[in-house]
Amino acid sequence: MGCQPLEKGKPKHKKGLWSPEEDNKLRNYILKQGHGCWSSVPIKAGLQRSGKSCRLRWINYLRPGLKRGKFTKQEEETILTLHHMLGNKWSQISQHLPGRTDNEIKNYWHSYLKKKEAKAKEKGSHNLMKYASSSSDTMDSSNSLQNLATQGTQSCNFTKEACQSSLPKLLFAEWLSLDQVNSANSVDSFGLRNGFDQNSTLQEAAIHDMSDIPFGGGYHRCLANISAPEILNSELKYANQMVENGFILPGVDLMSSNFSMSNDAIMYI
DNA sequence: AAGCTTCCCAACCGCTCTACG
DNA sequence: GCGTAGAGCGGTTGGGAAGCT
Repeated sequence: MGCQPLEKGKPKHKKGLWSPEEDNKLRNYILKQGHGCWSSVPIKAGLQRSGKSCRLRWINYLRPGLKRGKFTKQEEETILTLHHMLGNKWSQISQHLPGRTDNEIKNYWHSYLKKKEAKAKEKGSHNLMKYASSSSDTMDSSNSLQNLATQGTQSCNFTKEACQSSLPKLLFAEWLSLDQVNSANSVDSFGLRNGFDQNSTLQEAAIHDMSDIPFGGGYHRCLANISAPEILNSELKYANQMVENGFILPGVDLMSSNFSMSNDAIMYI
């Protein structure tokens, strides 16, 4: 894959927590050279780690633009919504949360949101009992979603394969150009404005800082590596769940939230 | 203060996917 | 078509911090 074959003979890879010196070595190397082929990074950077370990350390900890600290309410809601839509697709969810890594989101989910959602479902089932008698409106909103899903399937002429094959996944610059994302992505269409102002500033600074770094260029990004029909079906499922669980009162027209997936589902940077 | 339990997070492991020869 | 290697993803684990008794 464009990497120089490494000489055989397995070096002993260090495991466990990274020391500040190791972090510095890795950071300095990548900022100067770019990561290129990960398996060669530890050798060239003078680290006794596996390429995989270096990659993870960079993505989850050293990469510029990472947001640390507590998740905001909005981020929390975004995660919950996207988890309903996508399931445990942490990397896809993280694409909608600038500065957050899939690992971070995954950890947050397991330690906190999982419980929260369980509670919400419990609550929701009570609401369902309450509204079960007037289900006609629920059916209406479900049907309208179903219609949209069908329309979406027809109107979207791109495919998952096309999306994935033509757009290599982005590693380093994932957090770039998020203003564009915020203005057009599907989550926002869903009415979940994220309010990433602070983060945008951070990204801008990072863009200035990093603009001359050799990362191979030609990066593109497919924000959602799933086709629009898939997203629509997921949304349909999610919307139905929300109605079922009593998060949305029957009669509330979900479609008025105006998510035009055919336009917003995929974003190229 | 000491011991125990729970929680959180960084890192690892194993699997799948993709590119290439 | 097959084998191999690299990259990426999701699940799991281990260790330390925090909280409780």
